[in-house]
Amino acid sequence: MYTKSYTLSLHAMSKVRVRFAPSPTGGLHLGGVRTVLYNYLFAKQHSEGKFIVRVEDTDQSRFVVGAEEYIFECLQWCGIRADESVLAGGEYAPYRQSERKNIYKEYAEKLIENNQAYYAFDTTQEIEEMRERRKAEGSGSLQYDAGIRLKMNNSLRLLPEETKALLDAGTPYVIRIKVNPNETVAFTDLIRGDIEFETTNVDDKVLLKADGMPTYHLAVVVDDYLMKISHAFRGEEWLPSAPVHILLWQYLFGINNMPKWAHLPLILKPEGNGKLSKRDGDRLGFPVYAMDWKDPTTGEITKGFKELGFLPEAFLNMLAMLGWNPGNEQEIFSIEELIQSFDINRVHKAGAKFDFEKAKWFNHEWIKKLPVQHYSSIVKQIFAEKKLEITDDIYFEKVLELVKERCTLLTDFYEQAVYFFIAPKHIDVDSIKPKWTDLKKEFFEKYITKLQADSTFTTVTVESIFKELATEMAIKPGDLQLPMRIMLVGGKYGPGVFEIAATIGLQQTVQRIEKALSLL
RNA sequence: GCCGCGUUGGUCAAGGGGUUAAGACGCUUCCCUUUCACGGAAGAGUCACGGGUUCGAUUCCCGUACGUGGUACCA
Repeated sequence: MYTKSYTLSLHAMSKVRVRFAPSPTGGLHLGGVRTVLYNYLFAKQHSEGKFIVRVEDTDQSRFVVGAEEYIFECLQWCGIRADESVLAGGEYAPYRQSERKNIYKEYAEKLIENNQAYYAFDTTQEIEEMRERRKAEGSGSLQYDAGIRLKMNNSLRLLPEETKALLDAGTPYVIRIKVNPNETVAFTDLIRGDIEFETTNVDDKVLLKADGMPTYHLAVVVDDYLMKISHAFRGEEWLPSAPVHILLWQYLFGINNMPKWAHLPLILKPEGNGKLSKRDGDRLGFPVYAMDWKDPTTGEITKGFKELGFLPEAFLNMLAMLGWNPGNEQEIFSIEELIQSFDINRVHKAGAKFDFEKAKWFNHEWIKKLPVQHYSSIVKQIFAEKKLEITDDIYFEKVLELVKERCTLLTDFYEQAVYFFIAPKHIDVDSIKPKWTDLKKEFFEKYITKLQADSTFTTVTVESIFKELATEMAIKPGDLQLPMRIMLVGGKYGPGVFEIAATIGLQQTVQRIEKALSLL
């Protein structure tokens, strides 16, 4: 077991600090992005000091190469830009936990000097045996705490010279916090209000591990102090360990210097129970990562919101509303509007189930709302991936404008717009055939001739010629519009037929009608 | 097991002693459009349960249930 943690300094702006871990296999989870987002909004509002994002993970072998860069990319895609890279240093460098190892050790030893922590030499096996024994006794608590510590192998029970001998012999040890029982630890959470814990229920957590690395508990307190953190936002899963951190602040730096805490509600699975995980996304067919994540060890790719066709504006908007609301009916927010309206006090206490349908709705709204120029280059790339190269940007954007309200994801543009660039491969003639007549055939033949005689070829003329001819031949224009649509686009969808005809031009219109006529 | 946090329609949620209990997503129906979508109108659907406190509880208090998190030399 080995632990390594990373801290990335992201933004030289606020004293608010967010800490989060990527998924155990890498990837930036929805919950992580939301934590960063709330932090960012809050920081922007207060704009004081530094904005630091701390990324941590255990087990070095699993902590993946490239995860730091990946996280930067995700945040940049979201529009949360890094002012300094992880390697650039900054006021409070270094940030990687492995590079701060000595700092933590110093504080751990200071705690021992003050009799607020102690050396423990128990092996994993001994601790397990202790738990088994207590379980057998029917004890409600299985903790390593005041009730049991004097029966264990630690510097509290051992004589000073015994401890020294063990230390000198190089016996592996950990440093544990000494929690005094029968006291109350209280603090105020920005979201939950006053919270109290009985110290009797808090165990003597390991602060410094046998390999000399700190646990999260020590690191978070020491770093927050040293980096002058004023507010700490983190997931609700941290709430149970908050008393350890409060105690550490009391012991080390004084409770008055402690940052303000905000424990954010969890994002839960849409169905069933539990925290949303990567597996749920795979199983239910939606992403849980901001961007595609490729596991460097297995090569497995996990789909991200970006690649699925989400706009960063929509992604952030959706995430912001999952656990927070402004108290009025507004739901669509730009990042600037979020900075204006966000209020940590209005964050919900309860966990929220993730709803992919609603997420898509946000994307749909943003596609409609934004000018196509805003995302045309992304769509262009999507087209390129499907082997459709765009050469005329003006035409391209005109087409996007025409179909944008039919697209929920950016990837939908392809299906909704291909026929503006290439004649449909498959024409749904089966929908025309049942009501097809020679008279209709004659109509289209005459229509082509008339179109070719017209020099303007605008939506208006294409339509008026169509209707005049229909009236002349005593056919209801409505009976002809659907066939015409299918001839031009291949199926029953798309914007107005005459608009499509005018857009693709005379030559294409004629060609497609002729092609379809030959199939009927 | 023990400890913490939570609970308003299927989902996100407003409201916080007296309300016809907002709104959004999704669903259904209709209108618009002789396509699809957009847009518009309507509809179904809710205060977890049991006790208090109160003239009156969805709202306050206590229990219970349920959910969720923690209970690691993971974060």
